[in-house]
Formats: sequence, structure tokens, C-alpha cells
Amino acid sequence: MPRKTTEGWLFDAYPEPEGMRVWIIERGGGRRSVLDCWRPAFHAGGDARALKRISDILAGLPYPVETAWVDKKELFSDATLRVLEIRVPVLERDRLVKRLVAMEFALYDADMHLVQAYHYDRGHFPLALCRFRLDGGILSSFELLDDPWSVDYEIPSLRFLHLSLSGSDIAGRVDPNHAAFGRLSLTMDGRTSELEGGARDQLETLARRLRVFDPDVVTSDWGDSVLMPELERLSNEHRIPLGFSRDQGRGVEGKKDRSFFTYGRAVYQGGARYFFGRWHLDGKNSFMLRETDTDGLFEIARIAKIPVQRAARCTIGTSLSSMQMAWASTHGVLIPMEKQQAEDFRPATELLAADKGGLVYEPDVGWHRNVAEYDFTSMYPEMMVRRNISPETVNCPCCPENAVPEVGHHLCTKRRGLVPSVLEPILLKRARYKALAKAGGPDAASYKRRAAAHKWCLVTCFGYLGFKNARFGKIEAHECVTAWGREVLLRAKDSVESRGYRLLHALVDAIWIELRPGADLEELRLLIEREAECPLALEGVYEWIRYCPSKEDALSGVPGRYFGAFTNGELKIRGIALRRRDTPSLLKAMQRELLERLARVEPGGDLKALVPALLDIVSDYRLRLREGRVTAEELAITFHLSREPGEYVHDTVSSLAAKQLAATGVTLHAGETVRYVITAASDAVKEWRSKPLALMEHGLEYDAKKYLELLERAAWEVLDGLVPPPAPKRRPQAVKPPELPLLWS
DNA sequence: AAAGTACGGGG
DNA sequence: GTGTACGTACTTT
Repeated sequence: MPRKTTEGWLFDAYPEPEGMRVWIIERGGGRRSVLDCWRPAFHAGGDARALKRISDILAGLPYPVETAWVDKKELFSDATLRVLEIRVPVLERDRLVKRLVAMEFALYDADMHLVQAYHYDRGHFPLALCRFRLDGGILSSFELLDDPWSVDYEIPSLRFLHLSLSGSDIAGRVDPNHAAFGRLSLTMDGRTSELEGGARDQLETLARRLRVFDPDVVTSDWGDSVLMPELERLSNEHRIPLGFSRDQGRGVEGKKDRSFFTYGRAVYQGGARYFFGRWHLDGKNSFMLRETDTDGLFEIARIAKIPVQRAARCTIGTSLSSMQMAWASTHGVLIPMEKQQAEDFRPATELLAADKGGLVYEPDVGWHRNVAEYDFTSMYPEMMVRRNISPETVNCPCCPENAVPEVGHHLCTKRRGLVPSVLEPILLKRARYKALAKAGGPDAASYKRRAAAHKWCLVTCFGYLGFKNARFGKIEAHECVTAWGREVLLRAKDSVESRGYRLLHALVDAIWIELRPGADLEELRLLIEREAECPLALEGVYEWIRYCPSKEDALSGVPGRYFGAFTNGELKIRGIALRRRDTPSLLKAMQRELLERLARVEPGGDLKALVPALLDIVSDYRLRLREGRVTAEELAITFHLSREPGEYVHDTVSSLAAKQLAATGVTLHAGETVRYVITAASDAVKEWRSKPLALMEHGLEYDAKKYLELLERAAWEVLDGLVPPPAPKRRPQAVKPPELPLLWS
């Protein structure tokens, strides 16, 4: 058997009966697969009797089992436990674990994703550069030449092939679920070609291109939900194997589609299609790809040790979980099968104090000039790292004196927590990427996307602490974070006000200060940062900023609704129609035009002087609506289904649009998106009230009166406070959108 | 008046 | 293979 060493990147890994099949992209360009005879380990604890019973079961298994006694740490108690380490063939683990769990044995490290467990155990990660020692087809050892925390790692030069359906995005159709199956397009080396001929010819061409070009990555639009399933069907029907997997012995693995809830909204994920020895990445079914492209995706795969195809499709919570498990695994800490920690009992009064989230002030409603905004950078992760907040460090038996403000919890000072240990390198790496991006250069954009990927990890980490199903979550730890966050903001407020500045607004991790002439911004920043004990950055100085009033009560403000222009002319907009996905793009464009005009005011200039120009803008849009100079695209309302169409109780224009689509045979899931136009908002015939773009065959029909109403509302949202309030008519509140002739004539 | 429903955030 | 916030605005019944 030939022995050799080769330098290359660990490209793919998946289980086989004898171990892990590993694909390597060699520095010289070769693609080869080898077998790593690895077996996963899990651990069993319990008393002597229980372990004896396990030994008996293991002895009766028809395959080889390795066992050893090892000492491991139990995370929450910090106790050392002697446990039985069990190693079995990869493909046997899940069945054995299921059997032992059913017999109520205490198992650890037993339900991790197998490929992730492989990476933790071996100490490598996806896309790691290694020197591999090969013994024929066997991977006998390797040397890691890479570091997941390095910022300037090399990525192998990958061959991409992009698959899409032409005609799948036509006429505002959101995805091909709602359109006919189009023609297949291939893009390689920047050249796109449409496949010609009937299904047979197209399949043969595709199979040939895959074979000849041999891509490492097949990217697609809607590959998971539509393209791959359809190609599979055709491939079976015409008996033309496509060879998507580079591994000749493997087909394509399918995962079922699902709808789930996250951040209070439904998400629909099309069933995944995984390849072997090659990747399939569906750009339309991956949050990470959409947000951060392959730069962020590879970054996540490397630090979370999750295979790239999977990292593309899983939520960041899963990636974060993996980082925590990797940390536990390398630090000899036992990983529980599922979340077992119950919430500690607390008296009702404490619960009340602890349940508050971030601190929120009511802004000083109105238009303001010369305002500085400072943000605490990564406030929650910073608190976790700085204050050592982790599920196992909360209310430890040893440090009652290290109290957390308000909530009645305390934190350990003796033992470094798992969560801060995992977060600290992420915070540092993100800061390095941000600095590199700021420095410019050819890779600046790539660094920026990697920093964005890290940002998502940091954002998620806080939420995950309070998630009841998280393996390492604990609600008390979550409460400590928000409590410290509130303390930081309170200190900042005191710090600002004690220097005689006026605080206009404060929101979780941001503060807005009315500046005095000659104020030293950096001095102020340092002062607040020192007193609040959290890193602070100047977000910018506003030439003007408006805090919008509540529409229920014109005298009170809404914390998250404001817009302003920085002195450099850039806009920051929050909470108004322009920011909402369900606002027609026509109205977004109008609001943006108004705001951009306002942003061009000369320093210290009079905003009210711009009113005539602003009213002209509104008039133009109004006229366009009246004269029909608008497209369906501009009027379309994008609407996110929170349930299946049939489950809606009320017939809103949105649910009616969804129901119409469903009636034509389109299966819509919670979490999917429908775009529609309001055709006749109050028509007695409900199906005539709105129309999905996908069903729009003839000319555009729209409810001009309704859209004009929405337009006035959107215009008013920006202009309120600059133009005189409309005379009250039947409705007494001055904040209601004005009647047309009164204000705009 | 009450209940149903959608949205944002982070950059 | 997983975060069912939480407050506001608007609509339907």
C-alpha cells in the first residue's frame, strides 16, 4: 500500500460503516477521499449496578465495542465524575443510545451530530488546512496547519456551478412554489447558459457538465424545495443518473421541510438536499448565505465545526450550541443529552424584577438638532464575558457576595464560565475583522461579512441563554445579563446628566444626548464608558433627529420609532413604514425621498423652509397613484404567513390573498411569503379585495383610494411636526392622518 | 370593545 | 434540530 503525506483542506466528512469518509482538496488541486477509521465516544454514568447492566448489554452486541473508565467534569456541580466511555462503530451509535436511553441510563455526549462530534474529537474543523498522512485509502494521521481563530486563513480555490430556473422570479413571484417550472440555467466560470431541448436532453447535458466540470460546490436558487426534488423525479423517470454526489456510491440525502417559530415569527424551511463529497448550497434557503455570503458561512463552519452544507441551513442557535459543545468536549466537561437544569424556585417579588428585559426610556417627542448617539458595543455579550455570566456560574454555592443588581442572583468569581469562554474569542475576532474591514484593502468586504457572521453569533447567544430547550441555557443567567445591561444604561444616564447634559432618549444599549456648543465628544465618550464599565462607541452626531409620537397618544413617544440625519448626510431610520417589509415599495420610495431631501439641509438650516419642496414630492406620488403611473411591483404588499392559509380567522386583505393562492393549488406553509395588491379593499365580494401577484394575469387593477390613504399616512409619519397640524374634524386626535384637501391642496 | 394579525432588531 | 420577545398599529368581527 502506498504511503504518502499531502497538504490540503478538509472539505467534507460523513459517516460510513467503517468510519468517516473524508474528502480532501489538496494544495496541488487534487480531490481525493480517504477513510478515517474513527469511532464516536459517548459516556455513561450512574451507580455500580447500572454500569454493570450496561456492561452486560455491551457484551452482547454483535459489533466491536471499546470501553474505558474516564474522569469527566459535570458542568453544573463542577464535580468530577468517573464515567464509562463507550466507542462503537459510527452507524451504530444512535441505535445503541436510543436503547440505553429507553432503559433510563444517564448518558452524556451521546446525541451530538456525528460529524461535529468527529471534529471535536479529532481537533480539526471543516475547511481546516492540514498535512494528512495517507496509508492507501486510509487516513492514518494528520497535523493541523490551521487555527479557527486566525483571521487570515487560506480557503481552497473551489469550483462553483450555479443552478437556477429561468422564469422563476418573473412577475413578482416570490419563489417557484408559486410559478411554473422554468428552464434550467447553468452558470460556470461566470458564463450562464440555458439548457436546450426536452427533459431528457437537459438531464443528459446536466449530468455531462457535472462529470466534466466536476464542481466542488453546486449553488442553487430554490434547489432544496423545488429544483432538486424535480430533477430527482425527472432523473428517475428517464433513468438518467445525475451524479450530484461526488461519492459515486451515494445519492442525494433529503431532509423534510418544516415550519418553526423563532423570534416570534414563523419561518418556513424547504426540505434540504445534501450531497456527498460535493456541497449543495441553496442561496434561497440559507440565512447565513443571504446575510454574509460564503465568507460568513465558511467562518461559521470553521469556528462552530459544523459541515458547510449543514451550517448553511441550520440556525445560528445551532452553531452557537456547537461551539459550546466543542468547548465542553475539549475541556473534559460532560455534555448533557438535553436540557435538564430546572429553573430555581424564586419568590414572586423577585420574579417581577427579573422578568424585565432591557431598559427603555420614553424619548422626548419632536424634532431635535445637534444630538449625539453613543452605543454600547455588543453590550450583552460584553456583560456575559466581563461579569462571567453562564448557566453554571449563576447562584453558585461559593460567591454569594458577588451580587447582580436588582435580580437577587449572584455570579461565581472562582470558576470561568462556559458561555464567557466561548464568547470571548468571538468578541475579539469580530473586533479584529471590524478593524481589518475599516483599514480597507481588497479583502475589506470579505472581512466585513465575516464580522457580520460573528455579530449574529453574539446576538443569538443572549437569547439562547434564556431558551428553555438550550443545552446550556438557564433563565437566571439570562436575567443577570439584562440586569447588568440595565445597570450600565442607568450609570450612563447618571454620568451624562451629572455633567449637565440632557438625555433625550435611551434604549437598551444606546443613548442620545443633546449636545452643547463646543462639547468634547471623545471626552464625553470616555467618561461614560468609564462610569458605565462597558465599551462605548460614538454612533454619530445628528444634524437633526425626530422621535415620533405614539399614534394612540400624541403626547407620549414610542421608544423604537425615530429617524434622523447625521452630520455626514447619512440617514438612520427606525420603526416607520419605510422599515417595514409589508409597506409597498412606492410608499417606501416616497418616504425615502422625503427623508433624503431633509438630510440635505445645510448645517443649522431651517427644516420648515423645506416644507414646500417636501409637499411637492408627496404631490408627485399622489398624482402617480391617481393617474395610474404605478406598477404592480410598486404597490405590492409583502406578507409573511404566520399560519396555513386555512387557519386564518379573520378575512384580512392579506389572508384573502393567501387563500386565493391556496385555492389555485399552491401549498403555502407558515413562514412563507405572499405578495399581493389591494384591488378593492371593501368590496362585498371578498376575493376581489386583493390579488396575489402570482395570479395577476391581466392588467394591473388597484384600489387607488386605499393606496392614497396609505400614502397620506406614510407622508404624515415623516412630516408631522414640520407642517401645521390638520384642523380636527370628527376625530379629535391631532395625530390622525389629515384629510386630503385640508393639508395638501 | 375585543380579538386577530403583522412588524421590528442587528448591520 | 429547536429563541413561540413584547409593544405598537391597524383591521375585522
